[in-house]
Amino acid sequence: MEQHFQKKFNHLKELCSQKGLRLTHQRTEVLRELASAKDHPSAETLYSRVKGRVPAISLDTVYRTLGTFMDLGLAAKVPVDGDLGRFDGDVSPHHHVVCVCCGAIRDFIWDEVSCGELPAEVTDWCHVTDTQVIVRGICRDCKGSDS
Amino acid sequence: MEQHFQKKFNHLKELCSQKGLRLTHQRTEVLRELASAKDHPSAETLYSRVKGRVPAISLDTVYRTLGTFMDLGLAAKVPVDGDLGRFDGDVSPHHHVVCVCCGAIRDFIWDEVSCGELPAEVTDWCHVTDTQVIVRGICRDCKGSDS
DNA sequence: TTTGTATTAGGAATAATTCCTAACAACCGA
DNA sequence: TCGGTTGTTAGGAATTATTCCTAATACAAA
Repeated sequence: MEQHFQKKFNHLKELCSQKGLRLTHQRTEVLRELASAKDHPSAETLYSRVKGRVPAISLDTVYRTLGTFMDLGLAAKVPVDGDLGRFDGDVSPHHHVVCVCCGAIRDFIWDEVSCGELPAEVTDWCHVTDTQVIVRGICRDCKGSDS
Repeated sequence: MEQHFQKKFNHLKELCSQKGLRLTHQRTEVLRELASAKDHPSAETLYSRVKGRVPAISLDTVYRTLGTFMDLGLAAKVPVDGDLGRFDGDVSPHHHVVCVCCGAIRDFIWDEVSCGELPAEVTDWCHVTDTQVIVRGICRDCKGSDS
């Protein structure tokens, strides 16, 4: 996963020089945390993690950086509702399952969907940029400890 | 669509008496507006529409009522991000396309997905309650008037 | 280095949603 | 029909995720 970061870092470096953006310490460290995270962290969660490496970083910077990454195509927001937005450093096509009880999010692949063709009524109406399945349910951990 | 409301109204009536909830004017009118809406309105939008019939209704009541409807299975929140939550009075299985530019949302059916089986890694991890596809893109109207 | 300018920290501002409480109105039974 | 009980509402205050503002900072090109 370190090499995973390296790849993303090189991508960020390239995009920054292309777009006249600066490769700051904050951007690098937010990218590092996001690339190694497997739990689709919120901005707040990412903030507390990055603080370990960049103690003076502000929450606003984390939000701003995530926004920049989304513009650059390096990150995505997971379309689940909840108080906090959840972010994903993996922008390759995949789907999400979310536990409506604890908020845990897991990735999954579903080839039949990914490779299937959208109905014409969709592609007629708009130029599609992203297609994903959202599954909601109650995970095993929450199922056991029902309140 | 009036008969559509009638069906939902009867359902609401039944659920209310089952759960000891009261069939208030506000609940009835919010349901009527939601049942006839085809644009997946926000709470704010619904509020201004219902005001035509119930001038004194408060925004809080609309939010509270939508929450109640979701608990009762009469409404659902569309999992798209944006400043305002978007609500759907149609709880039958279907998918959504959203224009990331203007926020328009359209329903669609995709039988291959609806009838397909989720990968085991998903059903092993949680008890699934809802599966839907979210398509994001730019609609024709926005494509034309690009800024 | 030096300099120009994008970026940041930190706190203030914004805004969607929820909370609080007194007044209200369904619904039950008489 | 008429009260009484109690769930519900209106309205404004409170909460909180996210964004805005501005002086200070630090990339990166020369």
